[in-house]
Amino acid sequence: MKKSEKTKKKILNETINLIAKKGYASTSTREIAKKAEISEATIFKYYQSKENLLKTIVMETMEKLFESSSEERIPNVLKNNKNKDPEMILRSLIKERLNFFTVHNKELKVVFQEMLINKNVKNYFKEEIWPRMVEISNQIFDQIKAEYELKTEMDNYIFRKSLFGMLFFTILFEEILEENQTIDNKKQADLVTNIIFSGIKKM
Amino acid sequence: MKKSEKTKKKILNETINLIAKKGYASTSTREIAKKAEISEATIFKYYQSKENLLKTIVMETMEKLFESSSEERIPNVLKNNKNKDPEMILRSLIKERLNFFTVHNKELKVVFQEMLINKNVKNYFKEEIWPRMVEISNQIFDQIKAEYELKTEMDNYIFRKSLFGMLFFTILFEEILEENQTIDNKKQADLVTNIIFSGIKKM
Amino acid sequence: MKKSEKTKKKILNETINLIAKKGYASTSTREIAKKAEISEATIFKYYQSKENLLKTIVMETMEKLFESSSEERIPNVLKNNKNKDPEMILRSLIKERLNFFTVHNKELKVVFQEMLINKNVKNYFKEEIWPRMVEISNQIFDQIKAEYELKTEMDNYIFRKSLFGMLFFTILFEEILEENQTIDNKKQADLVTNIIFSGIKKM
Amino acid sequence: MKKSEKTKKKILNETINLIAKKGYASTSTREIAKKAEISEATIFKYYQSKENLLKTIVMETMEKLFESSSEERIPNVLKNNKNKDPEMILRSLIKERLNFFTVHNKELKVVFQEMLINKNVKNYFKEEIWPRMVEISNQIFDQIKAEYELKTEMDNYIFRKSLFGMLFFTILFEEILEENQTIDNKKQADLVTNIIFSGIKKM
DNA sequence: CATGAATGAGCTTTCATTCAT
DNA sequence: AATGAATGAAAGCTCATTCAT
Repeated sequence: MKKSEKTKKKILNETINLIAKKGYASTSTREIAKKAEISEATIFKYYQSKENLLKTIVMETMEKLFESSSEERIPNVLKNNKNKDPEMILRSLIKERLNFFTVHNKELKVVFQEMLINKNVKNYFKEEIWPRMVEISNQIFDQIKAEYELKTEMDNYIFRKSLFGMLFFTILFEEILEENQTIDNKKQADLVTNIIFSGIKKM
Repeated sequence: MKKSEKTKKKILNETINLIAKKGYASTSTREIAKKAEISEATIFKYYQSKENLLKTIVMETMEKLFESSSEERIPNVLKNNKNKDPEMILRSLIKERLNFFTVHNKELKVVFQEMLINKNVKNYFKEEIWPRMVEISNQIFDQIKAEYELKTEMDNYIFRKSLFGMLFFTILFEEILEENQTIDNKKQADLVTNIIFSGIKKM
Repeated sequence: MKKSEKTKKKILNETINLIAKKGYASTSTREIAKKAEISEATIFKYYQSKENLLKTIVMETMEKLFESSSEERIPNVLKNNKNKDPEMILRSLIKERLNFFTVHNKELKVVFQEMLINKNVKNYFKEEIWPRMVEISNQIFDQIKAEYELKTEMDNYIFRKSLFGMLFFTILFEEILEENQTIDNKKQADLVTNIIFSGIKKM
Repeated sequence: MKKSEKTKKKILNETINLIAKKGYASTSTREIAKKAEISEATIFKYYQSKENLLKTIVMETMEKLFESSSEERIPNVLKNNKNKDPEMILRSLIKERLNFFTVHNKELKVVFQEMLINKNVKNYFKEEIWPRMVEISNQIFDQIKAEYELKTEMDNYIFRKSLFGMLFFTILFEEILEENQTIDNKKQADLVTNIIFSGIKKM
């Protein structure tokens, strides 16, 4: 990697760390520079503005979210399992997502926490990201519906809410609450899938 | 209400509005003063510091969260329904909570969003609030377990996560995503309860 | 005068001094604050931005330039002397203007020097001030033309240029060149008028 | 021209353009580099400092101002016309100067505008340039005085002021005011000379 | 011959806060 | 009961300049 690339990367990493910890507005470029062991001027050389630093983090993270380079990524999981049991597909997907969350924990925290208060991030999410998430959840739901008989009142909307609710909760709160009960992603995926399909009761 | 009480209240309300919208760090005392139509000095007269304004909001909101003045509030719901079907109890509880969320939407957004980035709020939540939430969820879970045979892998932890995940998602994201699908709290409570108990599939 | 008015005035005065000496761009708010013996924050309290400080100086100065409160000011000089010899009128006017330049020397230097390089000042001058100066010069020229037979090639444009050229030169350069030859405004006005009317040669 | 000479020239030209437009203090080396399509470092290689860039422009322009390589330049005009009518000499001189102003318009604007606010430029002008301008104006005035009977109150000082006033006005303000009345330099020279000698009135 | 990478010092501006009235 | 006047400290950002390559 070129020296300048290294510097850019370093700035981005420290920014993610700081924003994840204290929020965008409470993170100063002074602080970022100090942590990255470079001068403030260098930050602005590479990223033009503080706002743009956040934008870069959000966009790069969201691109990764839908990236399908890996065989295991969502669209592939959906395609490669077309004729399999939708419950199994969902199980795989959730596991894959939880893995992704584990790896990109901090960036995702940044995205979701800033989404709540930053107009630009909020709009970007609403317009560019959420529709794609809805689309994917619809695909999954349709596959499930084709296979199983579902509760009459059940629809895409409530399915999405339950699924994403449980997953989001994991990213945003696990770190905060620091419950020492650590479950591996595979087991966690199983549990969520089970609840989605048959609730907490034994069948 | 005395004039000074009115002023205090007005300050608090405008602060909640602003922080809910832009976050604590991006909300200036100047802005609060302007919206509340008082001078900045008055804010400091009543609340001493900006930090203390946030603290007041968080603590008052969290007190309300557990307040049992109303007959319908959680502990009462639990007590008054001791011998009833736990599914029905849960259903009532969820509905009651969703009502509470609807009324105190903004304050709750403030608490949860600042919890993610503000050390003091985070610690306060972790130490004072979360244990009580865990305690309540345990009580409910125990009542359920006493009545029903649950999945072998099911425990307090995963039950809590599923339940709170779906509810938190509602507070934090519904406003952002602005999905025009508006369901009343009663129906929403039914749906969540159903999923908790038997998943999305028809029994 | 109220205390706040005093502070405002002090800021403006020191700003005029500094900008007249070093130019707008080379004058820092730090420096202004120091000279005015107040904090930088106070400058922004009263004038919102550095740009606005300049704007205030330019506009107040230009308003004074056309102000006719005094009986001696231009429009009055013109009106009150309608039937007098135009040469005498011009003489009075030039003297009055030179007096004005003497009193408002620094502000005028600010206006004219910034006009050369500052887009906003330039536009303001071009659109709001210059047309009024042209109008006045036309009035005078017409009165002269009605009385005297002028050179065939002479017109408003070249008259204006000669007159203003000599006067502007006085404001902008006298201080710089510091020629110790100091002539009082009355004598100076006589000389300029004489040249305008009959050149340097004895008739 | 060598490549390095070309680069130097390009830097100087773009600097003149920018300073003429926005002033020295508001022109950044970054901007100059961009316009000249070279790196900022290159500017410093050739000119050592920003200050020195301005100095170079001022000195080169002022040298040109007195340069007598051309037969038509001032000292030659004066020498070659020793026995001619001084009015004609002045006419030729003014025309020659207006031509010079037309060609070197931007550099001259830079010199004169910076003279008003930049200590170094001001001193250089006061000490090196103005005395030579005074000297030349004196020579001319003396030749005129030898030939014509002048107004008793007329002296070098007021002659200089009138002459330079009209000329300076042309350089500094014509561009700003953008009066669409465009007169060629020959006619302009005639008009100024006529006014100097016999004012605006027909003889 | 030219530049990419980096920066210390300075800029304008905003902030939470104080205090006399 | 409320505020006008003021500010020290810190924010984001730009600047002219250096130097190794």
